[in-house]
Amino acid sequence: MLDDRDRALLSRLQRDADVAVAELAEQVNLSPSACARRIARLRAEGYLTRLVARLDRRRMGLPTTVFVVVKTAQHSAEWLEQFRAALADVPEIIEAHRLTGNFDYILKIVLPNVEHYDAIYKKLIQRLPLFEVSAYISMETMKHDTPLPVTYG
Amino acid sequence: MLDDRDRALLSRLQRDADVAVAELAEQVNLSPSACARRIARLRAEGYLTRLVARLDRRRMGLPTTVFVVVKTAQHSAEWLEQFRAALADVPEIIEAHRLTGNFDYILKIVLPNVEHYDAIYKKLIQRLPLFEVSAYISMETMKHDTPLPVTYG
DNA sequence: GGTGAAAGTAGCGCCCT
DNA sequence: AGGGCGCTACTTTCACC
Repeated sequence: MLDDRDRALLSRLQRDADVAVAELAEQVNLSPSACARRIARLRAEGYLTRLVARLDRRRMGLPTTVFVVVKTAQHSAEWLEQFRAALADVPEIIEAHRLTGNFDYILKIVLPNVEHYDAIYKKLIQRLPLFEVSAYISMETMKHDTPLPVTYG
Repeated sequence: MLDDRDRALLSRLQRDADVAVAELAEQVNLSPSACARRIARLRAEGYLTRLVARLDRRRMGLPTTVFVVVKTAQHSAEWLEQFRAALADVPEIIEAHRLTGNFDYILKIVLPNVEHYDAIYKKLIQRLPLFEVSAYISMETMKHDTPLPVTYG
């Protein structure tokens, strides 16, 4: 299990991993070697998976977010297979979930602007039958790139 | 602007940044120093913002994702202020957008299990009036932690 | 953008507490 | 488990071409 130091380390690292072990160590009141051992352990035990670079979406020309809720036209293994393939082939779909409730799926799509959504929509409906497709455009991202809550105590 | 090498670097780094510049350099056919200079430039120009550690949600005890769509009870500056404060205070809400269309807001919430959603729901409705709150539980995450599409060509 | 040398780090084994 | 040491190897960084 994780103690307070582990949680502090994970919390810190998922906010900014571009830091020397020596600096991390003093923030959690550990020696550099003990701190390095912990990080290696957290990695080995699968809490910490990998380091990634965050890109600025606006700077990358992808400021627009659209959420798309989908109802399937047919509940069959073949359809699901096609749907999975479509998700994999469309890089603008950066997140996809199968849901409970009124909707079957929700997709999160990133785009240069709202007009580009039409191209994604057409790409999807020509690949497989969809019963209902509703797009909700994000007018304002109020919270994003948020670190996972690392429960203390 | 970005050339092909920049895009290749950004694409690679947002998948896995735990790599030596020397290795990156040979993947884009550059010398290590030229490659390091590019990365420094991409950072200085704001394409690359920072390095972060990815945590395993299951391992961290937060395997459950719930999407919540919210309609506001009142369109006022005071309400919005309260809503922003609530978003900031609830760490389980890891993403929030103001939307066009039938819904006003969508929240993405991470939890140890579905039962915990009730606590978040109560926390929200006691802080501010909400006209409609509908939760959609993710039964399966089909795509996630996806790197941004870095358009080539 | 390439080269080569200097400075900084990380990683490892070790022993001690 | 943590602290501290020394070592090696590697990586980044910088002046210079």
